[in-house]
Amino acid sequence: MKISEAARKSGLSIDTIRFYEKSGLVPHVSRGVDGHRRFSPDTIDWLVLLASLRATGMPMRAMRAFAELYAQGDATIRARRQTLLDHAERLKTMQRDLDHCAALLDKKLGIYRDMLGE
Amino acid sequence: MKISEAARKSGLSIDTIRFYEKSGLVPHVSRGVDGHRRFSPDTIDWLVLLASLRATGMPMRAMRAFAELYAQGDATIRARRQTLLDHAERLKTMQRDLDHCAALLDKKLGIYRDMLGE
DNA sequence: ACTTGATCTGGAGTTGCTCCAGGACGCTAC
DNA sequence: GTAGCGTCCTGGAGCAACTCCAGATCAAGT
Repeated sequence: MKISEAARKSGLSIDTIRFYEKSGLVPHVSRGVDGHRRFSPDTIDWLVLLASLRATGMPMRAMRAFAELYAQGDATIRARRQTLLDHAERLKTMQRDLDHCAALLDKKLGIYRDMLGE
Repeated sequence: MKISEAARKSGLSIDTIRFYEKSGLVPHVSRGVDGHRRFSPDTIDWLVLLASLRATGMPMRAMRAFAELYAQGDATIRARRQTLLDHAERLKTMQRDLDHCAALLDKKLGIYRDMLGE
């Protein structure tokens, strides 16, 4: 399928997909006779995963390292698993940041409520 | 107190504090006779709030708007409350993103476990 | 007097996009 | 058959939010 559909299905923008490919985050993107990119279902899955990793703050360096492992095939599965485990740890930290911020907002909102006498 | 202590207490870096001040996010920073910045306890509180907002992805534009309201005093409390309520909504969205990513990671990790036969 | 440590300023560099100009196809419609 | 769409391409500029650095100042300790 073409890039617009890949963007729709992955939630990444067309520009971001091209940028990621250029940056080595998306291996094995072939071209049609028209010179346009063609995305396989596996590559779409990969883009979906990248979108999720990016939305949760994985740096591009780490995504590139992960992509290089992915491109090398099954021998790298342990390393890839470790990457995902590490990211899962980061998610927990972000979780705590969100909770902490939510608590602070509640506190501030309470102060505003008092000041407004409501 | 001075900038290094402000950095320690707020969790922002010294560079970020200077950058935020230059960008209009930190009103009313006075200077000592030595020309160095002096931070009041209120300003520290403000930096702590900024740090939390930034850690949870509030754009600088929004932080600047919020800072301008803050600088204008109590008449803007309703508007400021609205800003915080809006951000609390964003936190919920980020929460969902995190949960979604965690679920996806679990799924991928399950696949890896199967491939490794463990 | 001299080194150390903290601060200052202005500006360059980095990351991760995002947008745009200019150009090439292919399709429908006149 | 050519005019106008829509989608794609490339290379490069622009932007947000830092981050780092060079070069200068100045107070305090030895």
